Order: sequence, then C-alpha cells, then structure tokens
Amino acid sequence: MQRVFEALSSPVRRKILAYLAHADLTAGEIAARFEISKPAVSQHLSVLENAGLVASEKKGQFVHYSLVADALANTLNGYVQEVCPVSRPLKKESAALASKSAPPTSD
Amino acid sequence: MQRVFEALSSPVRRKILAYLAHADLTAGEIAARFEISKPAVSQHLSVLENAGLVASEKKGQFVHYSLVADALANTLNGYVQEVCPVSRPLKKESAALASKSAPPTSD
DNA sequence: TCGGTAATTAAGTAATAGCTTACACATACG
DNA sequence: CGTATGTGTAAGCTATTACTTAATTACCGA
Repeated sequence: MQRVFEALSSPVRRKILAYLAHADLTAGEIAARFEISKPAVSQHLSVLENAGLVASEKKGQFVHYSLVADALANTLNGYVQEVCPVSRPLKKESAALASKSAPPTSD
Repeated sequence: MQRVFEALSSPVRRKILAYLAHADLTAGEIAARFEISKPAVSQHLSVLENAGLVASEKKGQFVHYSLVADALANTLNGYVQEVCPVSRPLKKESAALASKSAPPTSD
C-alpha cells in the first residue's frame, strides 16, 4: 500500500498509468511520450512494477508493459472504504456510474 | 489532484487521516499520537489541508482538525474510474460492500 | 560474427521532503 | 500584567528522489 501511494505521487507515473489504461506499450513507446530520458522512464516503470501497478513481459528485444487495473482499483477503493464513513462515497460513485459521463478532472 | 496524491504518499499523513476518520482532534491530540515533534506534525497537517483533505477550525487556543471525507472519496474514486476500465472495479467494490467484511489490508 | 536497436544498470549530481531546535504569536488565566 | 499553554513559523541539516550521461546486457538481422 505504501508503494502504491508512493508510486501514484508522481505525475509522470500517473501519466504512464493513463497511457497503459488505453493500450499496452513497450518501454520505448512509453519513453517517447515524455521529454525525459529513457533511463528515467525505466526507473519510473520499476517503481510502478514494484508497486504491482504494472506488469512487464519481455518479447524479443522489447519489453511490453501493461496496467494491473485490479491492483490499483482494489488498493484505492479499499483505502477509501477504510478511511471514509463507508456509505457515502459508494453512493457518489454509483451516481457517477449511472450518469456515465466522467466529470472533468484536471491533473 | 497532485496535492492529494502527494499528501497520501506519506504514512504519517495517512495515519492522521485514519485518526480523523474516527473523531475530530486538536493539533496537540494528533501530535501526541506520534513520536515526531509537534512542528513536524503541524507541517503534515498543512500538507493535508492544502490538499483539501482536512479542515481546521480555531477554537480559543486550540485548533480542531476534521476529515474532509468527500474530497478524499471523490478524488480517489474519480481517479480509479479515469484509469481503470470502468466496469470491473465497481463490481469488486459492490461485492466488498455486500459481504460487509473489510478484507485484510496491511499498510 | 558483427553492427544496430531496445532496455536497463551504474554512477554522479541537483532538487526536494521531512525532521529538528529555536523562536514567535495568540489565547487563557492567576 | 505576566506567565503558562497550544500552535504555527523559520532556519538549517540530512536523507531521499529524480534526473542526467555513460556503460552494459540482450536480442535481432545481414
């Protein structure tokens, strides 16, 4: 849990997760989307993988990264339940799900 | 959002939130629950307040802190929806709610 | 086998976070 | 008033984090 929140504290790492939410990507494809060096991205990926938020699979010379959505959802939802007075946040989420339109969130 | 995740990356700050989930507390009461100095705790409280996760109210010489549960729930639930393939995590949460027993989570 | 590409590891540096002590400020109360 | 108590601010130190470049490892294809 500590590792998850630590991983999520970085904007770069949250952006990586957002990319992986749409499609699996290789390390190089991810790095190409940022202006920082490839080793820097590689380190971010390590942090995410150690937190269990992404998984990697080597295919030839490429390493494909994918989102572990369960880990993220379970950790965050679990934490919300733990800290918040259980009933309300779930209601809100249900409402959000029902309306089906994601409210504008800025990072 | 950045401030929220940054705030949550610290174990001390998450522990403060956990305390405030059960009851409002003064700065001193919070500080007494940690082994670090009072100024250190005060700084953590500032971070949490800047993130909108706690609110403070001065009463006489005391400052009472309270959890802003909505901010936490909305931010985290919103983020989960943003990153995860919408349907599954909600199902899981519904199941957890139905079973009513919080699954063992360790920090 | 050799050169090229993908990715990570290593080493070093600069910025940042978190802590401490000392101080300042406000309120309470004799 | 003047002293004590609760809280927050300031300054400084240390440890960690995030980045860089250079070197290394692994794989591919001619």
